[in-house]
Amino acid sequence: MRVSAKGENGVRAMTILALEFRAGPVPLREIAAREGLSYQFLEQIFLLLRRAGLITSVRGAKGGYALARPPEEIKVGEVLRVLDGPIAPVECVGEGNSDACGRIAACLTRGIWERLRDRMSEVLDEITLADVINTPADST
Amino acid sequence: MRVSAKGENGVRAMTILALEFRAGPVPLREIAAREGLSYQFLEQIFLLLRRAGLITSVRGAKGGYALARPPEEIKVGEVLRVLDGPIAPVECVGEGNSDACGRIAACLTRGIWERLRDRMSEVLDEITLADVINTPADST
DNA sequence: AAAAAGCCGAGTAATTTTATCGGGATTTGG
DNA sequence: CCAAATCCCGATAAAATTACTCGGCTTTTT
Repeated sequence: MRVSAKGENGVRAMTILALEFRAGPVPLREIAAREGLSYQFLEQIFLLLRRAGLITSVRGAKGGYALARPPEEIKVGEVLRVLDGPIAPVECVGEGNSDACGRIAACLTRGIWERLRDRMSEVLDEITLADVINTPADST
Repeated sequence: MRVSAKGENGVRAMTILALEFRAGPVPLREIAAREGLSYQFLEQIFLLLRRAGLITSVRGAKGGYALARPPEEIKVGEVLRVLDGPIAPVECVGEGNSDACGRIAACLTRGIWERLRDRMSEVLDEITLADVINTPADST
């Protein structure tokens, strides 16, 4: 029941872009160095994020990536959906998908996964990147 | 962000044991046939569930498996923890584990995963097998 | 004794995820 | 105009995980 490394690192990278939001585009190499991640792996992640419209890119020297919207307007859930696909504990309860398996009535367990999915989306969609950078580390 | 096939099928199988709770031990072959699953794969699942004390087994002819406790007293979360390990969206926030990565302060994203983990556990631990077999399919 | 079950370690296959490669395309600064 | 910095991107290799199988053993009932 894990988020993928793509998802985890994507959220971290987005957090950095949120921190640097006012400073203009940040080059990938910097992020990679800062988080100790493979440049090329991050590249893949950013490709997806850009295509999904969550970040913008500037090519060439002095280029880099920046959030497409302010940190307050980007939810963690959005990032995760782009990188890991729909938030769904089992295939047959993909978001917006209420009957993929064709044996709804027979499937007593379905309700579990729907409830789980809904609560997962709920948490992830109520946290924005602004929350992430403003929350003190030990607010548990 | 998926539960494994082991987890999904394990919950299904446990649901059947819940339905048959008053009828005595159910043989694996029956469950496998009923759910269209591989007998041998189910065997592995049941081995884990039994070792974890969630089910009991009776060997020999007329044998089979049964819930170790009544359906009201077995939470879906317990089943899932046995089969899929601790409920934790990323490794560093394993349940009961508050500092594995050693860079807590630096890790702004950690709070996300903790909140997610807590809500996931919450849902899964508030649903018992009795709920699963008593909830009408379309209570959405 | 034979059939019906569960027990179990070890091993293979399939799938998914992670990561790398190699070469392009743009932009800036000298 | 050239060189360096940077993003673009399809393809593919490597690694990890997960799913599943095998084979043989033990226990209980009839």
